[in-house]
Amino acid sequence: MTSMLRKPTMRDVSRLAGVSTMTVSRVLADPELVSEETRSRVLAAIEQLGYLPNRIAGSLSSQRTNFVTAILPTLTNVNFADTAQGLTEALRAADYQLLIGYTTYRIEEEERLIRAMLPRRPDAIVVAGTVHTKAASQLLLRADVPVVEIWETPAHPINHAVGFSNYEAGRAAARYLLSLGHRHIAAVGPSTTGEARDFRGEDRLAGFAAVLREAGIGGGLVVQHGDVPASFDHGARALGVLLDRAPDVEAVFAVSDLSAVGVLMECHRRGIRVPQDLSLVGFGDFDIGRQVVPALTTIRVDAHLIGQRTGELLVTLLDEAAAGAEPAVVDVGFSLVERGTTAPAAPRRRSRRDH
Amino acid sequence: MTSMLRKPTMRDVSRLAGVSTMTVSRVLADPELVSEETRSRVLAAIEQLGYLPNRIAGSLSSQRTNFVTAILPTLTNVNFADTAQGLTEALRAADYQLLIGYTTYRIEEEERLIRAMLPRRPDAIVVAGTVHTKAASQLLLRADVPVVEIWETPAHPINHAVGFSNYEAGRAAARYLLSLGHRHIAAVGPSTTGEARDFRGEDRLAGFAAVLREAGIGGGLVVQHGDVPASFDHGARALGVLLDRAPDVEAVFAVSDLSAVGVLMECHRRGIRVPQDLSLVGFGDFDIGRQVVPALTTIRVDAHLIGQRTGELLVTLLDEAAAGAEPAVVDVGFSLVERGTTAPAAPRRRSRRDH
DNA sequence: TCTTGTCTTGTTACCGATAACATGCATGAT
DNA sequence: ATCATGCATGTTATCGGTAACAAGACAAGA
Repeated sequence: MTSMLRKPTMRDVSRLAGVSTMTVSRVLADPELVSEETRSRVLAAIEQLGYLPNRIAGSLSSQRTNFVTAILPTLTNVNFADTAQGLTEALRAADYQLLIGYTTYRIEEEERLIRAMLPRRPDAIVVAGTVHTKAASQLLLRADVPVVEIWETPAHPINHAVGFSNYEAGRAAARYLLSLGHRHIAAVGPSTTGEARDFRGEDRLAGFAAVLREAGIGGGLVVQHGDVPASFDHGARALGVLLDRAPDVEAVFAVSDLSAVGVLMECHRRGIRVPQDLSLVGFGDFDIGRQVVPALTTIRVDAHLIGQRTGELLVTLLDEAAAGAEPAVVDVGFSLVERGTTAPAAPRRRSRRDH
Repeated sequence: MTSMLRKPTMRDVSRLAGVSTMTVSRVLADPELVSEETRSRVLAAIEQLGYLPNRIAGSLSSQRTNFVTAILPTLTNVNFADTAQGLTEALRAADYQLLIGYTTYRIEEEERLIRAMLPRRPDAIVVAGTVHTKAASQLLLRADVPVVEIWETPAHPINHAVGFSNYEAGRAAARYLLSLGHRHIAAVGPSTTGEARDFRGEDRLAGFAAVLREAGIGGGLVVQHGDVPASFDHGARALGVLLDRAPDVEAVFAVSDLSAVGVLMECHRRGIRVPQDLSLVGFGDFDIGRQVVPALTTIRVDAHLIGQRTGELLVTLLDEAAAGAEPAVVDVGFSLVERGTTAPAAPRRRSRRDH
């Protein structure tokens, strides 16, 4: 808070060093363009004055802010926090600063954020998801900067995309549970009627249900209940609802590891043995899933990698050379990690129903 | 990516509406200064052109960016994510945008971040913690904008502060375990020798140890092991180390709920009953602590509130009126939440040692 | 010697807004 | 009718850099 009369400007540095401001600018942006001797004189002046460049002015002049806007559903979900972290790391090297906004899973809020961010003139925009309001899509299309949709691999991206197929992830979960011999299979996820929506989660459940239908055992046993985002609590309560509706359920896919852990803890409380009485698959491979007992079988997605790849893509794209680059869609994939909460259907399991 | 010839500027809007740019500027910044009729003409022109103001130019001219820099240890810790979210919410109303950086618990990285952020000319700076490199402290002092240190209540803040006393939180944990009748009491936290340091956690452990020493039972049984930040894994491994050194331990305080849950899960795996064989207290009141069985006794801190209060403080401070405001230190406090992982010391416990 | 190219530095003209001050006009009090 | 007052709008001068082009000095090649 120590107040000088005025912050030193490049002008002040240039006078002290006896050069033009352009030379000072070069020392900071492209040191090798300036002779050894001049450079050290300028650096000494910078040091002496405690000069800090003003990047606002620089951005206005150069028409480049080195800002990248990232719009995510929330920060309080490790997956998205990981993505943000990966993105930051990849961009940091190229001196980009992230402008993070979060929507709490509302596309109206996403639109509001885009409107608020565009006047800051970001050099690129990253948004989670492919479902946007009409106005938001228009804004993104006309923004005249690269746009990357992440956490999905859309058939028709606005521009670029980095993610994986949530639908296929859901299908993989269903196929796996079928392969274990289960037939009474259910899924739990949050409600799809509120203002907040987890479209990626809905996609996973859709893929899951599709496989069950294809297997001829009906895909209808999907409990959608409680607010987005799914939480530990959500899982715990969803299990209650599920057991009311289908006491003989043998296997459950939860839309998120958080829900899954909630389900697991509720099973502990109710004396339902996992995996003997119930097989359980989560999604996301959260840390906690590895620590619970038994450890959670889940679908692993490398959230950090999504951020990192996105950052790398942008660094390439924003490098002047790559002016007319083709839209890219990067699929980082997913994998099913078998751990302790799933087991083959066993005849003895029937005893619970016969009881 | 649709490229117009050139983005419309305020100049274009003013021409179309037949007014000066100043009038357009007023319509956007202070609508009531402009007559009803002119205003609607200007708004129509803005609409027609799809004009988006350029805040870079605006910032340069007004010498106000409406950026607030927030430097946190990490985003992948729910507590700090909550703080960031609270901060964002409180600032959003006043149209501030957060520039988030994270240090991975390294003060050298903090210094680097401060250097990188200052040229963006934030209107205020928020940093987690009170331990900074000497250069970083200098930079903050001379930044000529409000600085808020959060997550602690320092005796000598650089400027403002919003947080609580970690030392007292540690003392509270120790007093509580003593009050239950425990005497073989230990604490676990991450190492203090690496480059990454959790100074707030260290403070808590210091307070904890101090109480034990005052009670005459030695404060030395503090296991500091593993990298910062403490994780589930950390807790699991720390318990192993602890049991090697003190098989008769009755009660454990973990610097973080993440460690605590790790300890708890490791107890499950080893067949140690909690709370019958071991009382366990965590810190942070993470969601997961409420879901594990038994639910975790912990010290609750309202991380979201820290962010919110910080945001509110800044909005007040940055409101021109409050030019020469006094440095403020806001203590949001903490509270001990008794749940299932703690129980009074019972004579039968001794059997484990006698065995 | 003249040409050409490289290296280094400077000059000029913005980038797109806003602060501060100025102006013109209608209103109502005197 | 006169003038202070307030409202609506315009004018001028930056804010602090950088792009693009220009120019001078010197070395190497013809």
